[in-house]
Amino acid sequence: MPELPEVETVANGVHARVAGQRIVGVWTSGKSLTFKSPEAEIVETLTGARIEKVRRVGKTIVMDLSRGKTSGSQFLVHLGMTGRLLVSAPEVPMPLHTHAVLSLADSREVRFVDPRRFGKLSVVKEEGGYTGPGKEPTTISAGEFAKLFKGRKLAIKAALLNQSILHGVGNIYADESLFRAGIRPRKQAGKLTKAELARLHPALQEVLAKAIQLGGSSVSDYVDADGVRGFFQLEHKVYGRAGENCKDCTSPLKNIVVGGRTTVYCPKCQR
DNA sequence: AGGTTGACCTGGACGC
DNA sequence: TGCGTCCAGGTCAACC
Repeated sequence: MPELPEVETVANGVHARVAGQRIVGVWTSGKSLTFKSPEAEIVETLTGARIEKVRRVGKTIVMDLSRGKTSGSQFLVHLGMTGRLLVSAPEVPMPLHTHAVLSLADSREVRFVDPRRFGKLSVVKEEGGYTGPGKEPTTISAGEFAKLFKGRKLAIKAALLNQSILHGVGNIYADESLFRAGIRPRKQAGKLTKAELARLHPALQEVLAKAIQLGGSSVSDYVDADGVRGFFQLEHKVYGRAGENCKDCTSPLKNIVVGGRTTVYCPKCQR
């Protein structure tokens, strides 16, 4: 499901609803894959903690926790492909594939639901906290951005998807930013010209900003903390449009595989 | 070390 | 209606 704009929408929505709340109880499903930290450690860290802040780092939702005067623990939620983080009244029926429930002091519940179980829950306690695997794409400068790709032999699309380089960009926004910058997805990252890098940096930041503004892209089942869909899918120029005509030049969009992911581009607009 | 591929899951869409 | 196949917003371990 979720790339940077969707994760940010969810994190902001959950923050607005639960910041300042105390977690009074935690239930976990015990299913495989979902738990990156031991479940007992997650339950112990969360139970009795106060949620100070909910925010996004890369594609991860970070809950900053405190207990008494001590702070520093964080609950990390990665949504994988199909994960949802919902804030519900307790009487709302529990969705299928619910893997964790945090009961709040006011009786509402934060529910983690994930049919495919590619999502991950964990807790971190280190000082400094979670900073993510790569650079933040929404604030990186043009100069820093250009440096990331120097000498890289992999395709620019694969580089954009690599979370240890830039974190937060996924398949939709990689394709959409490359289209807007007029760059072939298979071009070697290290061979981008100065002009291409100077187009890609703002193209990526504009696409992400616009998508955040519209609440993300709802391709199939993505919803925010209230169960509301986003609207950026209406702005997609290439993602999900293979075989259809380019909105800019009317030639048919091509479908290829780059870095193991379906990739759609316009052979005429992207040279 | 950098780069590529397949495995991990469920469910929805499509073809026969 | 039902069954098989393919595909999906993401990682990661295991391989070159």
